[in-house]
Amino acid sequence: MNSTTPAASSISIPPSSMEFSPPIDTSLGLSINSFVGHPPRNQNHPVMVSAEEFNRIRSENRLLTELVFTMFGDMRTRLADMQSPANAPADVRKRKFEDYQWNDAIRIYESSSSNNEEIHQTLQDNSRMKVSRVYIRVDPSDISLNVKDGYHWRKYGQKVTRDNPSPRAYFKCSLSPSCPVKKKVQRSVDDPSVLVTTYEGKHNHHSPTQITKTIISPNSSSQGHPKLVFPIPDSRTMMPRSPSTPSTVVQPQGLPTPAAQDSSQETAISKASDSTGNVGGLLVQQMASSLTRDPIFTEALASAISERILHQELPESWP
DNA sequence: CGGGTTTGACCAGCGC
DNA sequence: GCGCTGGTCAAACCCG
Repeated sequence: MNSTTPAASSISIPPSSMEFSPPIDTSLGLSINSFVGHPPRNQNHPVMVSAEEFNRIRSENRLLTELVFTMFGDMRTRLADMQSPANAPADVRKRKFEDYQWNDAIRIYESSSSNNEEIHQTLQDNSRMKVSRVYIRVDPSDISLNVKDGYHWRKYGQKVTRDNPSPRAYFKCSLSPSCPVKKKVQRSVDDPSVLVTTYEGKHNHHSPTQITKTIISPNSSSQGHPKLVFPIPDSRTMMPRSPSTPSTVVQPQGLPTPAAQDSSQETAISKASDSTGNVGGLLVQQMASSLTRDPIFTEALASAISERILHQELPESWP
């Protein structure tokens, strides 16, 4: 954001609106780091921005709003589950235990074919993890279950599962005969345009591409800001339903990232999900408390809501 | 011909 | 024990 750049057609917006103008690195993805870190700013003077910049900000606000709404809905659902586990069906209770072992972060990437490298790199960054999940938005007309992540896979099975009409494909890494890594690919039951890929195990060989590009790095974006890293117990329901949503959500497990290490909020919340697996309510409380204590976040949320109200696109889940 | 895919069969775990 | 489900195997098949 360059507020000093003269523009032929400029729009004057108050500083409060600028709260929701996080730096964007379109090559790397959506950034919401303005939630956790802001430079000092002048509260008393409006900032001049170009119409193009204003539209960009507004577009980003929509994305952020989708994310916030979806996160809120997910947290509320899970909180309700944890408060009344007896009401949950048996399969849900079983699944919840598995899900709450996900002590990790969510990363959101921009939609582009080039993000295959990002998926690959992120998986490499988190090579010590046992399981990671990757959500990839694909062309809905593409019926294949191929996920290009830099490795070579041999399909060894396909199964239709009970809770999803889409078949689940099973793959083994074929780059090395002894490589134990497997992956499962299945379309999301909520959004068939999203492929849910689950990786299990660790490659015992080098990757075929050896991509050196650092994706999750405080200095990796063009404007020197880290990517969003949000700790949540489970992101399966985190996919916003809007077509404008980012296409890929990588959900690695366990290993802290440089961006995460830079975030005091990330650290604080991560402590809520310790190795004992006592994640549930404490994590939700800490997340909610951490967010609501942050005036930047609340102001940004208010801005996003007002933006949404202006467009009368409140999601159904909004209370 | 070699490697990958398809698909029905088989197995193990789990709940009733 | 039985049925259901997810995961894996392996023979048949396909393709470059």
